[in-house]
Amino acid sequence: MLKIGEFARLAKVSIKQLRHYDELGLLPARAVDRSTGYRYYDVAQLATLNRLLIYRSLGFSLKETRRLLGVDTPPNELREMLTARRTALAARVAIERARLAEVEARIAQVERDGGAPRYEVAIRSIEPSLAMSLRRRCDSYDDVGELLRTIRAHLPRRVPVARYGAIWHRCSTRGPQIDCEALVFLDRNTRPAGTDLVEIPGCTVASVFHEDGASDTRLAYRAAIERATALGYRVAGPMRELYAGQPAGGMVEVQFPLCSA
Amino acid sequence: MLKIGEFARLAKVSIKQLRHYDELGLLPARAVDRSTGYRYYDVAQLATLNRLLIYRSLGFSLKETRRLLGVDTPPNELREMLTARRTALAARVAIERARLAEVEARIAQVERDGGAPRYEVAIRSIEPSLAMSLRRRCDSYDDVGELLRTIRAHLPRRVPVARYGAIWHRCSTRGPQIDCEALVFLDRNTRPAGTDLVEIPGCTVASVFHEDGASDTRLAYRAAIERATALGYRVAGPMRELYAGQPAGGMVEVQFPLCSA
DNA sequence: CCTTGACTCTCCCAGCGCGGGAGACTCGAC
DNA sequence: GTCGAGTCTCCCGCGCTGGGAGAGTCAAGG
Repeated sequence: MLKIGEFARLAKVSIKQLRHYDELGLLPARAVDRSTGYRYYDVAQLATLNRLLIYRSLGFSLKETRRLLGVDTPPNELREMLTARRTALAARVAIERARLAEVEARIAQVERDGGAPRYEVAIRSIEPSLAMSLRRRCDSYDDVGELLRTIRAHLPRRVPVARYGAIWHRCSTRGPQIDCEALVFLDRNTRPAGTDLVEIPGCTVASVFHEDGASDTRLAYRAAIERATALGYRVAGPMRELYAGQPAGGMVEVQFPLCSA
Repeated sequence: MLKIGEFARLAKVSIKQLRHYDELGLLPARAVDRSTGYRYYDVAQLATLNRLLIYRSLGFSLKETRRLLGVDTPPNELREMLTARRTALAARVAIERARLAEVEARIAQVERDGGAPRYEVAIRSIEPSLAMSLRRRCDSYDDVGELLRTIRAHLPRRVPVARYGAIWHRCSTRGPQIDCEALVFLDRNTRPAGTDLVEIPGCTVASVFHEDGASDTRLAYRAAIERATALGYRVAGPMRELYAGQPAGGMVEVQFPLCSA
């Protein structure tokens, strides 16, 4: 019989951990002195502890590990837990790899520009949403405000607006005519009897913020597109804008729908 | 000015998070009503929050994020933090991939054998350690006990033994003669004036436990080697054994030094 | 037998990044 | 004025330990 310290030293595990595993019933001490509370372990328990540590190192929680350590785990339950773990791990790996790519893109950017970026680009996925839509050819980007007010006027006053936005189906870079779809986003649950409700599908976007009326918005667009390309995406749809609060005068979030290139 | 709820809705962030960021000084509310405690936010803060969320999504802690959000982070500090993050992320990815490979190997094993494995194999890295050594040709595996006792006898009694072990430089599978190096491991700090102290280098091993004197130890060896090969390693050195507590009669940990194949 | 130093016990606090909930206010529309 | 929705603060919880306090215990040497 070994005292906890010796057992811990043999197993290269902290005493704290052993006590914790004992409390949780994961690896109960073989014997506990009633009067002193001293825990005593058996060398044979090294094998159990070894199993425990293996499961832990696979990423199982202590609760799951306890189940796996149970006297006889039916094979199908074991397999289920393993496949669940595989799924979770695969997801984690994908996430961490994406993060790593993001960080590397940022390092490259800092080394190129010698400082923090002027515009912060985020790649993220957008939930599908519900909106009232009004699409027109315009001569100026400012016309979107008028379109938004028009939509709003058609809406019962008590219906709350979640967000104002627009999709620029064609921008002035491709000709004199601008093709603008003004969007008034509504809450998912409030679905008024308005006729032209549009379901805006979710997607992955490159997103960047700028102040409404800023002069160098082109820089923001370029930053977003460059970052997206650097991360292996390509632009897969018309640019969108989301306005914070009021239809004009505030922060604008620009989004470029993406798909993996 | 927006109340916290509206700001949270715009940013698709929980109110709890905003309050938390406020408390930590990460994203202080633009104004707080003295009498009611209500927090008020500015749409321009959406950009800051955006940056905050980006740093978070790169895996920075809130504390690091606060530093990164500071008014003017010097470029070299930014780069340092990014490269540190890259290192950490790369390590994480490597770990998670190794775990995933482990889990997949186990799934394959369960599907092949239809149940939990007889022997649990762990791949782990071993710290370098200090030992007294005695190497001999033996006729039987049991001779190691005698060797260990010999070493122990040469040692001052008050020097504590950390562990007993052996390296089998040649096993009986390769001929009648066994080449055994008995090892008495000592604590790093207690370094007596004994002459033949050996530094056992650290390495990665496939490790498996069995009871001393078990009949099917071959199965354990095979399990360890198969698992190691399945994970892309190959055996790179002579088999080692570590004895728990007494030199004989107890748990034996068998280790196969590995290198990536 | 007593001392001494190493060991062990239990209990509490800390950290991360929030979420949940209680109980008390406050806002804004009708 | 009233009501419901919003907001406040405070506390607990999660998972897995690590650190430390304060008390008790073991084993070896004098």
